Amino acid sequence: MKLSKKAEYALRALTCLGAPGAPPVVSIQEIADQANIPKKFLEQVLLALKKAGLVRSSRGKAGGYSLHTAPARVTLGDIIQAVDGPFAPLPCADATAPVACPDCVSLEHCWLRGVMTEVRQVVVAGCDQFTLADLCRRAEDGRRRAGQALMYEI
Amino acid sequence: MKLSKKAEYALRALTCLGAPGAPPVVSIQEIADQANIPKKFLEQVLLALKKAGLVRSSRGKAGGYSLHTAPARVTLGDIIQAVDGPFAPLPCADATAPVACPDCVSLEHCWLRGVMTEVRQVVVAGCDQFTLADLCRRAEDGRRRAGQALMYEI
DNA sequence: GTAAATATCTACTAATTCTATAGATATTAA
DNA sequence: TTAATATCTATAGAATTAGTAGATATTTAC
Repeated sequence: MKLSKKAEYALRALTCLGAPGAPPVVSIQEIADQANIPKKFLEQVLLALKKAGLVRSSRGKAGGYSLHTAPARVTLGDIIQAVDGPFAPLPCADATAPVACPDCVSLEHCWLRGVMTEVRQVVVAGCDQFTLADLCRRAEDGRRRAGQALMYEI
Repeated sequence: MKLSKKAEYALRALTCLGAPGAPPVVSIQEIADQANIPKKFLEQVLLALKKAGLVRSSRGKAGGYSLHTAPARVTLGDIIQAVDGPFAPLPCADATAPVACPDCVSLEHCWLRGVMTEVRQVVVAGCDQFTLADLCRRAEDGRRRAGQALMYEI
């Protein structure tokens, strides 16, 4: 129950791209600088986000990243799962590809499976109540209150 | 978003203690055997559960563990937090002792804090909808369907 | 067509956390 | 006094997460 660095960086990077007044394309280097993220690590994060269809990229000079999906249509859950993989308290409680846990006879007789499936659903619902648009709004708000000093919180 | 082994073992151990027909006191060894848990690891789990007030213990010959709180008054969230520590997606979103994240200026300006606090609340609520009594019922159900063969699922 | 700035890919290293084990000590009942 | 139990502290091993390195491909501008 802890947000991974990957997920945290993904959130910061995306709110960078979705910030009001942000240029249409932003390079990895610029995002890394603005959001205080190790550049090479950010590379991996952005590739995962691209693979999930949340951002698109262009190469070459003046290349970089931009949002691919409208901020109002991307949820917190989408973002976290894009970089950390699907939510699944147990292997047998995975939404799309459930498999029996290492020391379980069968999916059918596992009494924990039903419980954990419901827990997963609640978590997903809880994360999906926030959209990237919300996050950008909140981030902008935070910057305003901090006196525009920071793109990220240091 | 993955259930730890500690938490899984805690659930299995507690459903052992709360199973219909279970003796009033069960030794670590017996729980370990019945629930297929490494004994020395189980020790640590039970100590955490004791510290959290969920079980009590007696030493000496014929000693062991028993439930300390009524199964209907213990939630899944209580159990997980007893062994894994409090739910907190970020240090600043902890319920009782929030502290600023490593690279955050302040609790106040962190735009993620509010979001993660709400997420935590949803997760807690989701986990608290299940009580130990529910879990014991489900476990018993699973055993019945599997033909009484297994105390745990292997 | 060459150079510079960019993304992409593969592999590796370092740090941290999780899981499990070991061995000594304290307590209790018979 | 002995045997069965819980408790405590430390450590080892495994897995995951976080971060780094270096080579390659693509695009734009000159």
